[in-house]
Amino acid sequence: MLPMKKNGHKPETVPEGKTILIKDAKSLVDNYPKLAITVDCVIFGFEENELKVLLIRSDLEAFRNKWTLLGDIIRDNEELDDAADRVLLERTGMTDVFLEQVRSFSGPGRHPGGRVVTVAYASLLDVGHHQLKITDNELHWHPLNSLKDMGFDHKQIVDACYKWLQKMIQEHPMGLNLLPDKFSLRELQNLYEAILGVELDRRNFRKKFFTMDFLIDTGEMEVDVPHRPGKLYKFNFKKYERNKKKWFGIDF
Amino acid sequence: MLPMKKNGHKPETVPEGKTILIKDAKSLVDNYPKLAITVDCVIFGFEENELKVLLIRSDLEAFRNKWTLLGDIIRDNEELDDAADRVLLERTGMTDVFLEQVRSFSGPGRHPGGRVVTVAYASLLDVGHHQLKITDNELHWHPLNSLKDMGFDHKQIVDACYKWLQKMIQEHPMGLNLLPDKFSLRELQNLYEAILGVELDRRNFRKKFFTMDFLIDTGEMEVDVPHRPGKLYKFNFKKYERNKKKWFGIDF
DNA sequence: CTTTTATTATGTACTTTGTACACAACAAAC
DNA sequence: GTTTGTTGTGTACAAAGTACATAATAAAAG
Repeated sequence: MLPMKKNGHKPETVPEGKTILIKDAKSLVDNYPKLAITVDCVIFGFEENELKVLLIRSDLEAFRNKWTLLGDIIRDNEELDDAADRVLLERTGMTDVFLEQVRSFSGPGRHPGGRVVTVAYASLLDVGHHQLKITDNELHWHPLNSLKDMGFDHKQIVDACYKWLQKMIQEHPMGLNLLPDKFSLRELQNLYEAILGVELDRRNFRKKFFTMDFLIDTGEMEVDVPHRPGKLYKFNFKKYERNKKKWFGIDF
Repeated sequence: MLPMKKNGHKPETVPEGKTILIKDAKSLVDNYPKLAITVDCVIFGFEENELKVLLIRSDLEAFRNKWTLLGDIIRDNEELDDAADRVLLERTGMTDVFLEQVRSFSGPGRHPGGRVVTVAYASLLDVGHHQLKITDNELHWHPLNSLKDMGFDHKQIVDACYKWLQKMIQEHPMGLNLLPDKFSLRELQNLYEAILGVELDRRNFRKKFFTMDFLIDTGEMEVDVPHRPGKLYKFNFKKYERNKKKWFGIDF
C-alpha cells in the first residue's frame, strides 16, 4: 500500500525503528533537483474608485507583449520577505509598505526557463502618494477588471491575491493603506465597495466605523470636490493595535 | 535612492522605456543561486482532549535527538501540494486528508546542508481512525503543549501552523477532521476549547451549532462512557458547501 | 433498590450588533 | 433663490450573542 521512497530526507532504517544518522547534510542538499525560487509582488492601488495592480510587460520572448507581475529571483542568503521588500523598493522607490506573503505557486511548467517556484506577496499602497518615476517595461497601474491573458501563471496569482485581499480587508484595517493619510468616509466606503464588489448602506457603514472608534476627526474638510465637502479622518492605528478584537464565537 | 540590481529578471533597458527581450529563458534560470525546496507537514491530531502533532526524530547528525516535522524535498515536476500529499501518504498511509498550504520559511541558515526553503502544510486527521503502522525514527503523536527545542526552525513552523489552525477552525468546519465521523457535542466542544485555549458555555455552544443547522442526528448514542451517554451527530458537509456564509460586514 | 453524583438536554431574559429606512443641513451649480 | 446632490444624524426592528437555571437521565455508591 505504501509507495517506495526513491528520494528524500528519510534514510534506510533498521527493523527496530532506529535510524542511521546522516552526517554530511551538505551532500544531501546538493543532490536535490535543480530549481529556482522567485518572489512575485501583487501591488494593489486604488485610483478613480477602481482597484488596480502594478504591472510590467514581460521581458521574456516567450511572453512577448504579455503583462506580468513585478518579481525577482531571491538572492543568496536573502529571506523571502526581504526579497519582496527589495522588489518593491527597486520598482516603486517605496519602503515601509504593507506587504505580506500570500502563498506559493509551483506548477512544473510555469516558467519556460526551467523549474521555478514562486512565492506571491501582496502589497497595498496609495497611488496618489507615489508617482511612478520609472517607466521601464511600461510599468503602470492596470485596472484589475480588464486583466486577462498574463504571462506565466500570473493571472492565477493575481486572482489568489485578490481573494486574499477581499478577505483581509474585512478582518484588518489594511485597506486603509490604499488611501491617503486623510480620507473621507465616502472614499473609504468606495474602497470597500470596489474591492468587495458590493453596495453598502452609507448610514450603516458610517455607524459601523464610528462605533469601532478608531477614526480621528482631523477637523479638515475635503477640497475641490463638486459637492458638499465631507470631513476628513485619520485612522488611529495605534489604538487599533492596542484594542484589536480577539474574537471567539465560531463563525461559519 | 534605488539600489543597483546585480541579478534578476529585469534586463538592461534603453532610455525610452523599451525592453530588450530575453530569448534564452533557460540560461537565465540556470544561473540562479543554488537551493532546494522542501515541504514540511504539521499534522495535527486530537486525543485525550489534547492537541497533538505527528513528529519524528531528526535523522541529521546536526539535530540528533531533536524532534522534527515530516518533510521531504519536492521532486522533479512535482507540485508542492502533491509533495505534501505524498509525505502524508508515505508516513501515515492516509489519503484524502484535509491538507492546506500555510506559508513558506526561508531563513538562510535554517538547514545545515545549505540553502533550503520550505513550504509548510497543515493537516488534520482523526488519531483513532488510523493506528500508526510505521515507527521509524520514533514517529509518534506529540502533545503540542510539551513541545520545545525542535530541529531546524520547526518549532517556529509549528507555532505558525497552530495560529493558523486557531483562526481556521473558527471560520471553517475543518476542525471536524480531527474527530471521528460520529461525535458528541461534548467532544466537539472539548476540541474547540483545547485548540482555542478558552472555556465556552456549554449551552451557548450547543445553541450556536444547532442554529447553524449543519448537524445530523444519527439516532445513535455514545457507548462506554462513564456517565449519561450523549447523542452522536454527523456534520453535514454537503449542506455546508452549498450554504456556507459569504459574510460581508466589516469585522475588526 | 434507593440515593447520590455527574452529565445531557432544553429554555428564558437580557444585551449587543446588524439591517432597513427617512429626513434635515449644507455647498455647489444653474 | 431654487434646484440638485451629497453629507450628517436618527429611529425602529430583527438577528445574534451572553448570562444564567432547572429538569431528565444514566452510572456509581451505599
